[in-house]
Amino acid sequence: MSEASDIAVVRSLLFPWWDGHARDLPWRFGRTTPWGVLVSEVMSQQTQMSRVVPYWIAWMEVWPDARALSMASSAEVITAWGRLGYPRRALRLQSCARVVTEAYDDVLPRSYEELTALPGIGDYTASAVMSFAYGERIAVIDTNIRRVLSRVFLGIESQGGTASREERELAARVLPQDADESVTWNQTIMELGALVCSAKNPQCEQCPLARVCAFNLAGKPGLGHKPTRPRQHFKGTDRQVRGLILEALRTLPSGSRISHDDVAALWPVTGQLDSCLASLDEDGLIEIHPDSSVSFPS
DNA sequence: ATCCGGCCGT
DNA sequence: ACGGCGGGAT
Repeated sequence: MSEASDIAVVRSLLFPWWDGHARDLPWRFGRTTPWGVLVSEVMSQQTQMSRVVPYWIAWMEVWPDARALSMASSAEVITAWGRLGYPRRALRLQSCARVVTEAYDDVLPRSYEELTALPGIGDYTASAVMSFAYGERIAVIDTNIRRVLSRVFLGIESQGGTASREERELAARVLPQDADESVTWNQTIMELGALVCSAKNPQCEQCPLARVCAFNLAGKPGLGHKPTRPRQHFKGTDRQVRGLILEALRTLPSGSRISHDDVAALWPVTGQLDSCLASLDEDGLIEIHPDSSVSFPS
């Protein structure tokens, strides 16, 4: 599809689809604060929404705002993060809460620059907060949006790696002028990417854009062999070992320690275990005591 | 096996 | 620009 005539057409197809198919996530439709939106976005970094929902609900009940989270202990925060994965995010979120509390008096800043300066908040999350929490007109760029826009308007698969200048310009070009519409646009493109226009197996039969999508009309050239960064395996990696250690601590009564022997029993490769302990310590996710026992940080 | 609403240090 | 960082679902 050649663009411009067509942005309006795409919008007219997209918005009714959003009305009928948007997932009823608890942080949507004005039911939470900007801080609540930020928490949902951080939890969603590299993690599926369906897994996020119960964690977000429980988290916001305990720590409804930045000030509350800023006063929690690291141990509580890491425990509450549970099995969401990438637990450094939990610590960064708490650092973020402390900055918001102290530097901004518990009021989340409303500019992209201030948001990206916060710990754990990069381009995507800052843009998402600006759009979804504050209703500002800004192009949100994530893997879903890159994939959908590239397919619909360019007829090709988006490349892996950092978003190219072309992709950024496309996203800016097709963003509706009206601020409210731009928010719905961002959310709808993302939702379409998550539910219909998936990477490997797009459900074009159910797609509202099937008739106008350049990629579909071109016969989906190159579907499936998009060059992406090779996925890291999980089994046997440091990430698995780190996960085992944290999982062992999480299932203990709060405040207790694990002896070095019990830690050693978690993984047979001693050298790898020790380097993982060191890296967890460095990340602030555990504390190693003089007797070599291990606990969450105090 | 592949993907998932990235961020950060190097 | 690259590699590390969880864990679940399909």
